[in-house]
Amino acid sequence: MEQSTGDRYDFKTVEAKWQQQWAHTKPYKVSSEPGRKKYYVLEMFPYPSGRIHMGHVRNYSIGDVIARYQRMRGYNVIHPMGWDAFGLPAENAALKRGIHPAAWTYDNIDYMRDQLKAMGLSYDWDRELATCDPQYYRWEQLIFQKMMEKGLVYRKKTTVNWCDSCETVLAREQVIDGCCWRCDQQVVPRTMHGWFFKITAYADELLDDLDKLTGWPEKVVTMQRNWIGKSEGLACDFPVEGRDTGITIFTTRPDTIFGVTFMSLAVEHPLIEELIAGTEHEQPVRDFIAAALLEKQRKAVDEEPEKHGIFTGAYCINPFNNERIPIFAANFVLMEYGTGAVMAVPAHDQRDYEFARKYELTIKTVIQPAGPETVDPHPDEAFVEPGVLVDSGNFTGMDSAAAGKAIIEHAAREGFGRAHITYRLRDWGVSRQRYWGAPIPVIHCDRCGIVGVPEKELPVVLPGTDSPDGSHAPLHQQEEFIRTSCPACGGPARRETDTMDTFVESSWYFARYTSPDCRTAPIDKDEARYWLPVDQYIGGVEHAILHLLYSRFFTKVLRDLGYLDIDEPFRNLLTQGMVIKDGAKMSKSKGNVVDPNDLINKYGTDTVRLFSLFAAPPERDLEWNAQGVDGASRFLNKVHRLIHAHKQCFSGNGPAAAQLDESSRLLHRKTHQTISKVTDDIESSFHFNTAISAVMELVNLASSMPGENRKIDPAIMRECLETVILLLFPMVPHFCEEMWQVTGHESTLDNAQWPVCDAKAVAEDAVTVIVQVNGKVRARLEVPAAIDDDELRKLASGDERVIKFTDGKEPKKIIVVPKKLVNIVI
RNA sequence: GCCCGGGUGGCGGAACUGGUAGACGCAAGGGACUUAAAAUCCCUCGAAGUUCUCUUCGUGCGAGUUCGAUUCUCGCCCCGGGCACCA
Repeated sequence: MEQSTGDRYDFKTVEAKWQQQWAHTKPYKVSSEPGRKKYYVLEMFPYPSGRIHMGHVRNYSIGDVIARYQRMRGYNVIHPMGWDAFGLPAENAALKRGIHPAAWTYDNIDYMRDQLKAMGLSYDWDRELATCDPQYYRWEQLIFQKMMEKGLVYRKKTTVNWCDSCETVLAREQVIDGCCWRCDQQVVPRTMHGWFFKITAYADELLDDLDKLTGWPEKVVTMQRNWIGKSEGLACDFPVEGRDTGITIFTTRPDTIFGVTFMSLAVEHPLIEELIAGTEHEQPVRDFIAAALLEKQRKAVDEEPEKHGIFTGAYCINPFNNERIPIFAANFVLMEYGTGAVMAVPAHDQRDYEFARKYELTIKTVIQPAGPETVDPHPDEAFVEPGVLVDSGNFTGMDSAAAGKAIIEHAAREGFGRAHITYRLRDWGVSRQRYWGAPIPVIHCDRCGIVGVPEKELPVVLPGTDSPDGSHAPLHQQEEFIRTSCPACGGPARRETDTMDTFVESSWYFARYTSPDCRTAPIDKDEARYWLPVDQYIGGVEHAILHLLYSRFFTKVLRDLGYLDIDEPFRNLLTQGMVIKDGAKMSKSKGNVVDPNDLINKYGTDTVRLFSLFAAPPERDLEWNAQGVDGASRFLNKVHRLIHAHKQCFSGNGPAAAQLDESSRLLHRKTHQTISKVTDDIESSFHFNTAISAVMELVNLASSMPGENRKIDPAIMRECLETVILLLFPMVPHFCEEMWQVTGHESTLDNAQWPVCDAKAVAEDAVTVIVQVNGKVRARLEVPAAIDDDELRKLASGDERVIKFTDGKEPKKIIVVPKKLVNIVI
């Protein structure tokens, strides 16, 4: 029979015990309390793929520390969790295993919810939501309607990025290196109708408000700025010779407009067909376009195709100097950016330069570097810097900046051009041809056109979800669903069959968490006003553009629709690094996956949480190390032993002796230094790794303190151990609750206050001063902390180890850093 | 190519605004306890030299600024991430 000595911490019993208690007493359930300061902690909600992985463990451990810490700081903390539940894997699973996507999803949610509960995360589970719940997406459908009324939604026929394997359209952001972000299949262009959100209407605000995001990593802000890609310049019309039409171009370099020697059109440019029809160029140009389109489609991931072009036979006129400009079709001009037409200035643009060289076109210099005149008759690259204009009519002699302005003004006055702003950002295509998504709440009527489903008829429920064998075919194959009557005229009509991009759901879930059961509106305004914005958002950097940009957009839209009062959803953003093993991201294909379940069963969740926090600062990648987990486990056991060894000091609660012995003073000081260090590490940078190190140091000191016969003052030991428990509580909550109880405390730590550092206790009475000779460390002096510089200087130069190196020479200079260092220069 | 990160012991990582490089942990080696193992405790642990106490070198490489540089400046090398014909 095993003889329990009580020195081994029984995590299984303890963790189960506290999780049960939390399920009962719901200490993390919160409600708004106007007048009380709030704190909103949010981790990016998971897709219910089946089971949690190490990335989740890390993400939620970080979030839980912050939530528990802020509670101890007195904040009313909201910390919700839910499920990003629509999406393709559910449909794939349905195909593969014959389970309905809804059943698959809800089963996964049940399983993963248990896993999260087994981690002891302090969520307010009463706020849990799943985006595939009609009670969630009905409000999304309402928002869609309201956006439609505001003109922020439209339908258009465009060339879209199509993924054959997912059988759906992808947004531009979802195409990575020409492949689908989800399945890595090559995407292909396809022309179809689709619904779009006018995110470009908010381009300027999305850009300008980036400056407000001072709590975001600079990297993410930069990525968003580049994504929006605002450029200012001139839009200018070049009339086509002998025709009634013109070509509009956009340029950021109006100062080079006198250097235009040809025009390049995107191969998709609609004007080309008109220009070549019936001419000798018709066939060759058509062939060229066909080849270019094919090449574009096949384009390998990072190869930059060679620049080709072909003359269309047509000319246009530069309105500034009436020069005749040949028009080319070129494979490097993007139809999707600007106007699909580029004025080519080979002297001052590298691409145009290469093109001109290849086809032996004129290169006309119109910008010279400022300063002493330089002549470069045959440059081998374009001069792309700003400079001084030459050979540019009335604008000759002006500098680039001034000339740019003057040229735009001139064009505007003459009526053939205007100042213009172009964005790289494009509208957000939200149509998906998939089953498992929120239906777009629209009806097509032959007589009335497109009609929104009336508010009282929402939600448009996804058909087939009421029974396990309901059809989960894409909606365009579900005739029963499609057939309906027009809400306007009552005549026969057809429902829209596209569902929404799942990024729509995740663009506003953080707001719904503030009032997840609201039956009258997407968001209860009072609740939102109290809780929003999110104070700390935590997730992977892979969402730096997609999810975070869409959420910012939605926040502004919801504000303009009157649902929210905020401009930005996330005040502070922490992007955590990946969990890697053997130098590579954990993935099934690499076979280096560590299953959190196994670890939690073996070590307990507190140990796993502790290690994931200790092994690296959150923003960095975390290298998983099984032996490191042993270390974390060992540490908790050490604390457990230490507390049991000193249990008697909790029996009284008398004050410390007025005159403390040396060891007690040392421990008291270290205790308060640790409070200060841990608080600072969490507050300033979430560097839990160094916070944990600091607590380890304190524990090491306490364990090494003299035993039975020469006891530490019990009040001081009690203070130390209570501090250890309090400081560790946000990271290892089950363990700490148990220790708190074992040491005789009646209340739980959920109501505990974060310890406060006593500045008086922290002050050292002796300091170590470094003595250097010529910058090299030669001695260390233990001196009273109150020592002044003169005395220090004297002490240092008199030290025998120093004299050995000064060699009797007179010092040139003595540098004294008070209470820290003396450097004697000879 | 451009824009961000990052290169520190065998490993993960510390080092506040320039001031003891390597905290804390892991691994390794030695020892104690034990019939034995586990657990625990103690010692060593950047390199070389060494009179065992020190000395020299050492934070990707090369310069520079400084009394003093992991930290600041310039130039390069390597690794990771993002963007990439944006007119």
